[in-house]
Amino acid sequence: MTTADDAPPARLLELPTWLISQTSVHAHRLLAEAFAEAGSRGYHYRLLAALVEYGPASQATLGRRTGIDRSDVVAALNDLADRDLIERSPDPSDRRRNIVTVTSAGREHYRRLDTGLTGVQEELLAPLSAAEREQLVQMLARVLEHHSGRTPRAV
Amino acid sequence: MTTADDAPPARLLELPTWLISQTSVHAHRLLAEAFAEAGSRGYHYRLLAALVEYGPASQATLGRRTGIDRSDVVAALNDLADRDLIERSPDPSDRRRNIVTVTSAGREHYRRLDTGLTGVQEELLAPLSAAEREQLVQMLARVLEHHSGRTPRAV
DNA sequence: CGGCATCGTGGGATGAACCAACAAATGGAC
DNA sequence: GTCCATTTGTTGGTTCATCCCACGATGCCG
Repeated sequence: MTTADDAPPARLLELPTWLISQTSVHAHRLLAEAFAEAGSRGYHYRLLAALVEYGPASQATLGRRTGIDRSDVVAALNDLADRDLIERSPDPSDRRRNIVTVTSAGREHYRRLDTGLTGVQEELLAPLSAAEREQLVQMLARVLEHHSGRTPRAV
Repeated sequence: MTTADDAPPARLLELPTWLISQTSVHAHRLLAEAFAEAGSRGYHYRLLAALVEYGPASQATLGRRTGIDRSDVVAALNDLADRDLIERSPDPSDRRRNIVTVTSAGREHYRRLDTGLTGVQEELLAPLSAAEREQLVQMLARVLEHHSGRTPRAV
């Protein structure tokens, strides 16, 4: 036993990837709490956001927009439909498709989730000034833009 | 179909938590690739790093230092022991404990993983200047410090 | 001595992401 | 117009990281 017995390897603390992962873990925890409070999960929020922003769409399109696998979209939409937050109706012009629509309750629910989300941003970035947050967002966006070749994912 | 058919909800792109999660996903992918190339995973690197930095330790201590659950430490150490990268020996002064030691092959392996890791940082933050990287690290460290109440995790 | 905490270990449980396969339906190429 | 490749919704199953619980063995404190 050389030192404190907890205290992570110092090497990790200088690795951006580690810092980002750790921050992401905290973010996940906060988000999960916020969503759970409203009885939802990240998938639900993302789907609702896509529907609210772009309007009705087929499930496959929703999957593409949100970066969620087709099969997972099915499950999440089932949840949302059970709570009458969305509706599925067959597409008359293409009988393979379901047209998914947000209900007004769905919009309401989305609004609730979204304000919770805004609170989480505040909580996560508490120690940063507004200018710093702005800069952080800008840098991360640049990084993501640069890697936009592959893979979307988790809220 | 209102728009591009892929294209994520714009709301997400302004949420720091989302940007961080996404960046973390990319980091994970790059790290997994780098580690896989050397036939290892994040747990292995973290454990080796703790051993190299702090010297021999019990499994429980390793768990605390790396933030890995005791039971998962067992599995990861089994892997490392199978490849003769670490050794377990009973602690004479406390027969509950195993003293875990890196072998020289282990140190070598750690060095290899670590240079791979350094490359990944470069790759991930490619679009940022040195000054920006420095600032990013500084901001993230500050955020983590602020939330140091609970939960460490994943490389 | 006796109760309580700690250690290594095994056996799950969970949640997010991913992949394979299928039947029904569509859309082109010829 | 008829075939073939593709798309869609859906089921079912896999992987990976994390976390929790229980157990027997051991150590420590009063």
